[in-house]
Amino acid sequence: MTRILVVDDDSMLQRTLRINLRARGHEVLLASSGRQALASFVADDPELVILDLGLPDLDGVEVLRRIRQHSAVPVIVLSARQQADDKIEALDEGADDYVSKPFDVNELMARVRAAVRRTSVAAEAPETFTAPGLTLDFGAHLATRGSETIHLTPTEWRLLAELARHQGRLVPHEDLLRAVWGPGYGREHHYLRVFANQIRRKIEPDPAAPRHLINEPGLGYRLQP
Amino acid sequence: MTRILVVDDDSMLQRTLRINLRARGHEVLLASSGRQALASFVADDPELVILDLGLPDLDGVEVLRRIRQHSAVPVIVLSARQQADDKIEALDEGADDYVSKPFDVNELMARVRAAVRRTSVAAEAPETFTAPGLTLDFGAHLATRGSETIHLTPTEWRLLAELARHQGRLVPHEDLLRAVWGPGYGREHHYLRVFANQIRRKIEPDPAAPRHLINEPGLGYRLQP
DNA sequence: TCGGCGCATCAAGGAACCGTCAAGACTCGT
DNA sequence: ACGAGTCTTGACGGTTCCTTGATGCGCCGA
Repeated sequence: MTRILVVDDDSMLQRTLRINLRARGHEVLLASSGRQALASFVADDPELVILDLGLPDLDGVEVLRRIRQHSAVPVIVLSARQQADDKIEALDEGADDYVSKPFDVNELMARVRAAVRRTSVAAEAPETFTAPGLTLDFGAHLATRGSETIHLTPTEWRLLAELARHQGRLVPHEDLLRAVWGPGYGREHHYLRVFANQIRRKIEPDPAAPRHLINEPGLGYRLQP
Repeated sequence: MTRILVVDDDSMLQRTLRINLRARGHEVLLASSGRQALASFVADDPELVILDLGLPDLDGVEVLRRIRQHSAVPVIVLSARQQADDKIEALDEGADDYVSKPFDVNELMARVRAAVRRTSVAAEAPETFTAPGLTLDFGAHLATRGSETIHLTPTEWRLLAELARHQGRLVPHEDLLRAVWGPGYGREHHYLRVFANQIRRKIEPDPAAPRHLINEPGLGYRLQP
């Protein structure tokens, strides 16, 4: 179902994960060191990476950083260390999820499932978004408000595309940031405020009382048809 | 609180575990053999299994394997045997935790608590909750009462999600507080009253006579479909 | 009947979050 | 090298949300 690279120097854990992942229909690649991990990453092009931060050679965060230089593949980080610093650092470097050791195997499987689902959803994007008095054609990069055509910048297009993919559903801050600015921007909510403001001034009849680009405080934004 | 199946052929131990688990508010099912265990598992749908590997009929690992064919329920394995092989084999077959006999009862209780907590976190919440005149879509964060869409805050969503996970069953104060505000808020019942009130004003046709968000004095709340 | 307990309700203060403006920094084409 | 367009970053004020205290009601046992 999915090609998953497991990076861990604990052979017991490797075995447990391999069995559990295989049982769920995934193809499993194993690496016991940072170098092996990067080699396998280049050679085998996995669709998901499970990465232990405690590795014999390279630091796990360094491995993550190098992966992120080339790819937006989902990465789930494992760590025995208890410090919250690790978690923050890993997520800032673009980890998609974080699990502390010892962990429940089923919980990890649930997180794998969630990560796979997120990326498979990301594949399909609608070509257009329409609402009374507003159309967005993502294929042609054409936007119209009423009879006027309006100009949107590349970042504005990406943000609107991510919102339009979910058609009126709420999209969390983190998802928007990752989709538009890439992994590693999980906490820069400020970007969203600035661009939401710009977009509203372009697409909303009354930017002060938005009808399409709606914010839910503490959660995210939605694009209302 | 949790429906727990205890599988052991030692009646003394059965008794000890039953008393201790009941004292912590759990519902206890007992089985003395592998066949009984599988029968009870199918019939009673326990939320946690404590499984002794030394059983008169089937091998404990075989019981675990059959359970795992149908369910991801957390299983804590007990064993008198000292070999590490047992442990490896059991964990490979999907056991969540392993305790060697003889064991300290309080330690086992701690592991039960940990297993319950993990799965309550890991369990995937249902995507929607529906009742006549009320729908909650947790994925999209969309709520409607009649034909109106209503706005819920992040904390209100979290509280409703935790209640919806249990579909009409009573959820104790402590569980709600822990799920929404995190561990360490076990006794701040005041939060629940304030937010229950706010939620009722939004989702109930007549907040003074709630039909969905029901309180059970001294116990907790339930969300009625 | 009274007091204690748990719950519902209201209100105020402060914290967290958002919208807005504007000044640099950067990219790209000319 | 210059300028237009775009993105990043900082600052500030307004809004929403959470927390916390105060008060009233109903139930139950003393």
